[in-house]
Amino acid sequence: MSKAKRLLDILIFASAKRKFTAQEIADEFRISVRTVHRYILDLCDMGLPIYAEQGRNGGYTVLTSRLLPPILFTEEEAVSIFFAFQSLKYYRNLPFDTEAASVAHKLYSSLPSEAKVKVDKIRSYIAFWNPKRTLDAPLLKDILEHSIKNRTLHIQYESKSGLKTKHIRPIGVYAHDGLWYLPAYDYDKNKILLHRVDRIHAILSTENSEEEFMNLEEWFDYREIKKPIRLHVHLTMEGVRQCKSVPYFDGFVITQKDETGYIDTIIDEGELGFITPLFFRLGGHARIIEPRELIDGLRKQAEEILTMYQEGI
Amino acid sequence: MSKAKRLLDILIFASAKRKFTAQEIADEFRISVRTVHRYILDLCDMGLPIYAEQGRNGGYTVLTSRLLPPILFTEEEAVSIFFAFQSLKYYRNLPFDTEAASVAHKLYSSLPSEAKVKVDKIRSYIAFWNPKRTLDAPLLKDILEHSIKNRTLHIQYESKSGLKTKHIRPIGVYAHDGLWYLPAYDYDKNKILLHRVDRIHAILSTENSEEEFMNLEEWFDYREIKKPIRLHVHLTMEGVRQCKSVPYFDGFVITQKDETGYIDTIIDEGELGFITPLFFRLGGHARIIEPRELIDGLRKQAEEILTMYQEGI
DNA sequence: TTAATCATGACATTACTTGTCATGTTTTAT
DNA sequence: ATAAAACATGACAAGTAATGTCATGATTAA
Repeated sequence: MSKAKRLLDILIFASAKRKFTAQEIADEFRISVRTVHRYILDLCDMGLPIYAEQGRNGGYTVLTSRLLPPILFTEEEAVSIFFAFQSLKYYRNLPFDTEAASVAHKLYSSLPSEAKVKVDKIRSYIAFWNPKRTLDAPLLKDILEHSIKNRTLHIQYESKSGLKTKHIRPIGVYAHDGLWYLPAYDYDKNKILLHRVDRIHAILSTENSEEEFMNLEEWFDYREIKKPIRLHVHLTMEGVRQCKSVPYFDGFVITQKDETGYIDTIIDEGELGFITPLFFRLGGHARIIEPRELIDGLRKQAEEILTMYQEGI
Repeated sequence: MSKAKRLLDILIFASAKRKFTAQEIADEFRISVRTVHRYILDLCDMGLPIYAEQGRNGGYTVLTSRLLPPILFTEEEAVSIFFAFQSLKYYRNLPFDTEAASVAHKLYSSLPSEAKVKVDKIRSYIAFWNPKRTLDAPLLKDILEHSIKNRTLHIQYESKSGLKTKHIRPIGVYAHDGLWYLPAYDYDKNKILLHRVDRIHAILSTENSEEEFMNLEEWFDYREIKKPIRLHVHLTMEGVRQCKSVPYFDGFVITQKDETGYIDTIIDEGELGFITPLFFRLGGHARIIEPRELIDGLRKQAEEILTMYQEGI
């Protein structure tokens, strides 16, 4: 066994063990204690943070968590990691913020100068924009941890009607448009509800549950239409163009030869409230054939607006 | 110089040089050719992809791009890299896709099994959701490259009025809500315009420009209000709550003692078209005091809706 | 006080590395 | 066809590094 190989093996073993004596390493690797002392010096030269305690109950303690064997990355691969970190730039208080910072530092230091320039350019020329939020989600890390660990929670949640206590089983967390969401099974309502993580004020208690429940990935795959309703809309050419810009409609738009189009699909009735303002914006470019409820909703809102600002003159 | 150190130095040198003879390495490092041959064998054992050509004009060729010195990461640091890659999951055809895949593979292979389980859980329990887009942006990579390289472009762009040719200076690219955007200086319009990358059909030509222009980061910092207009709105308690959920309004909302609130700020007139439908959705929960234009725009839209669906009865 | 630990130097022994020389193979240029 | 330039690899002497043993000293806890 070459010295370099053994040195790395001792490094991995030591970083996993955290606290050990030279005799333990000697036994593990069938070498003398004197050689262990020498290897410890070599590991210090390598930069491993380690301190020694002399005397009875003495030994060595490693101040870093478990290390991996060193990996050879190409420069381009390192740049791809910075690219990925750039996508997190518009988030605050993420899990792994500290670790990401230290990765970035280690990687950046190891780059030759042309590659450093390239990374700096990536940072300046590309962004994954999200709204800068004043709302914080300090419990995000804990929520994620509890989801992964299959725990049920009692939380304090700020709903429309004020602060209430809920008993939930979290499924996972996802970010969208600068906010974090937690789909969770609500034990009182007996259904999966969506929560905003910034509206969770406290985790009152947690219980372990051996029972596995669906995770976020499965939840995304599980698309439920509870109360089907037909959405049928005629679109002008401009209507087609605008609908293709709206994520919700994009997959539904059928374009015709003369570049007008239509939507004819089945959606869930619960989504009508969400798409009403979308049709307000589209105006004459989208003529709703069905459902009647959507037309009525639009007319009701329009009447409210006219009433409200009629008096304002 | 220890053998391990020299071996790494030769690895870095070789990966940068790509094609070389044993004599060149011998000259560079002041060692014999026979020793070079042995080091090459050691590098092969390390996994460096390298092949040899015998005969006149022979030598060695390395099949990988420039390598970095090996870095020691902790397990948690590796997990943070996977976390960052998870944030890219809802994008397609990104720059560095290939490299990211190979990083992920290298890292995952180096993990002990408990850490592999943790990474798998992160992948299953957290998402950075974006709408799944049917629109592709195959030119994204090129656009980013040209931005970084300070080039001006002639592009074919699909606008409202059809396909047209534009002469632009790209500033950078950013992603928002599943789409990629390119702010660029338009030489014909003499102003910075926002373009959708999926609507760029072709890059007709590029020219190098020595002159540095603002980059994306600077553009984001440079907030321009061209035509100031006052936005003054009274909000009910529910209006406060809903406005705080809208990124645009979030920073403007002032909450009062009785939990109603108001917005009183200066915005750019060009943004009125964007916020009109937001007020449609708010309805009676937000009463617009100013500007008059916004009230008029709302009333006009409302009248159009009522006219349109009156005839539909 | 004793035992268990780290710290380090000295030196003999062992192991590994290097360079020189030799033999063989492959390719290209003349 | 021959020569030159390259890789491929073995053998062996010489040089260098690593290891283990032994010794001395310091520090802590029981």
